[in-house]
Amino acid sequence: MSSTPRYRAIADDLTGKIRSGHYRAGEALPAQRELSASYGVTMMTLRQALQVLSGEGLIVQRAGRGTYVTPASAEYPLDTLRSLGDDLRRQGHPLRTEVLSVAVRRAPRSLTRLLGDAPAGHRALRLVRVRHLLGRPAVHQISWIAEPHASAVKGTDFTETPLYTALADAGARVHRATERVRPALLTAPVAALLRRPAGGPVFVSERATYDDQGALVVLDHATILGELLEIRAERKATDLSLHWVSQP
Amino acid sequence: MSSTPRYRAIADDLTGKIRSGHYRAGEALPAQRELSASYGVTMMTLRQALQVLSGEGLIVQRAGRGTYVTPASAEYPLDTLRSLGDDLRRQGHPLRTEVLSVAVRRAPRSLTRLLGDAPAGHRALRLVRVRHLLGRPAVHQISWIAEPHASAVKGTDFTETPLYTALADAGARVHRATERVRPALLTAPVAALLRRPAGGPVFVSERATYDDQGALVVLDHATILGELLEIRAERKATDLSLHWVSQP
DNA sequence: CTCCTCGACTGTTCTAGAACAGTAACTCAG
DNA sequence: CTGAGTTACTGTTCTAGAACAGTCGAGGAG
Repeated sequence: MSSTPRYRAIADDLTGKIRSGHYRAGEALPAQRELSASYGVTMMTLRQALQVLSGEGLIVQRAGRGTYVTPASAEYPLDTLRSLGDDLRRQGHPLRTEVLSVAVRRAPRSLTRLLGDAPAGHRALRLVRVRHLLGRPAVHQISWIAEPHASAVKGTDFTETPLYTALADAGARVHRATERVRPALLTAPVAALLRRPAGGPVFVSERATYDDQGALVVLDHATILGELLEIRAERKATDLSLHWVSQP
Repeated sequence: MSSTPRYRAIADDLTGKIRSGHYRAGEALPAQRELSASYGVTMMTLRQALQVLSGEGLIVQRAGRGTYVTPASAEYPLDTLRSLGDDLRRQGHPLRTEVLSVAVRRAPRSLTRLLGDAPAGHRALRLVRVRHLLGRPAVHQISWIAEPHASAVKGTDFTETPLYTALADAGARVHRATERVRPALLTAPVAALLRRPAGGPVFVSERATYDDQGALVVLDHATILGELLEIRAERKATDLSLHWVSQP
């Protein structure tokens, strides 16, 4: 039996719908009476769920008007949203990017699932890179860039231009990202590309990056050698920063 | 007719009583049933008032125990500084803690190095636990608690009481932490404790937690099975949250 | 003396419904 | 054409009660 209270399950479901773009920034949610009916709960329970979202800044409620997904904020410095490359450059580590391939391909399920309304045969730009740290291959990275951003950046020389810089130059407003990191063993194909023996400990990271309309921009899949990199989290009561650092 | 909602009037009244010392830090408020009767409102309305206080950090509510004025040590909500246990409890996953040993020992170099002025032979409390997730051992954790906190908490039953709760109850003001996470292969000794074959992918986390004077409180070393747990990072311009989630 | 069970407390979740307050659009009268 | 009133929506507050889940202490049994 799930021990998740119903109000929390509803909050999680609505959060997922907002984050996936089902409800976009600035858009009104269905009326609370309608939502409570569709989830089969009372107004009290539904409103408790909405309290959670409101507390997390995802929605705003206006008496007499409606419930809205929090409008997109103004453009902001990406201080807390930092890529691996930025973290390492900031630490003075030379990072070289080797581009293995750039091609428009049929989008994988992992991408179309996040796009929601993507039609069959949907295409995206697939970018495969190896990042070299201190002269050694350290990270294998596959990025899928969704349309319309794919068309906008596909002519870019990614050995010289970071992907997110190209996206910003093309007008993409990166707003938020979710990232999942788990440990794994280095597989043989990627081991060959990184010139390491298979079976060693690695991080596997999957990151989905969204624009201010809640639409997916990039899906990144990276394999990161554990012997060269670690995650360093520094937390205070008012702040949490998370970044990659090279192992000594 | 006053336009202040009753729940807000009750929240204001209780806030005034807390701030005036009528209810002191650490003291239990009357039971919620009793408060609702004395204010002449339903439990729902009373609890809505308490939500306001809880959101402002003035009270903490403990299911089955009572409602307490927030102890003086918790001067700020530690929303962003969250332990593995908190993350998993919040997701409704049953987490059981097995305590393998609690003993005062000579502090290891990794601890005395962070203590700065520690004399030779410095002692600390060494706590060894295994966390069980969904009935399976998932995390092996060694915590070194520095003095004076070691003496303050050494009699605690850590199967029932989270370490950081015991520290807070003993007056430790946790202020910030640094954590390093890297991937590794499960070693044989820890594999035996977690009842897994050695060599599988794990996270290894080392976290140093400091008080508001900048003195080290706890040094944690954890080995986390990668097949059961992953790191989920969610980033926005205004916020970064980092938490552990169990693998599906 | 120790351990387990049960009861009495606590907080938490949820149902069901009614009424109040805010907003906006539409209609009608002047 | 304009303004006021009305209606139909919205969110918000509150009542009343039941049941679930957590905690702790007391008492009894082994």
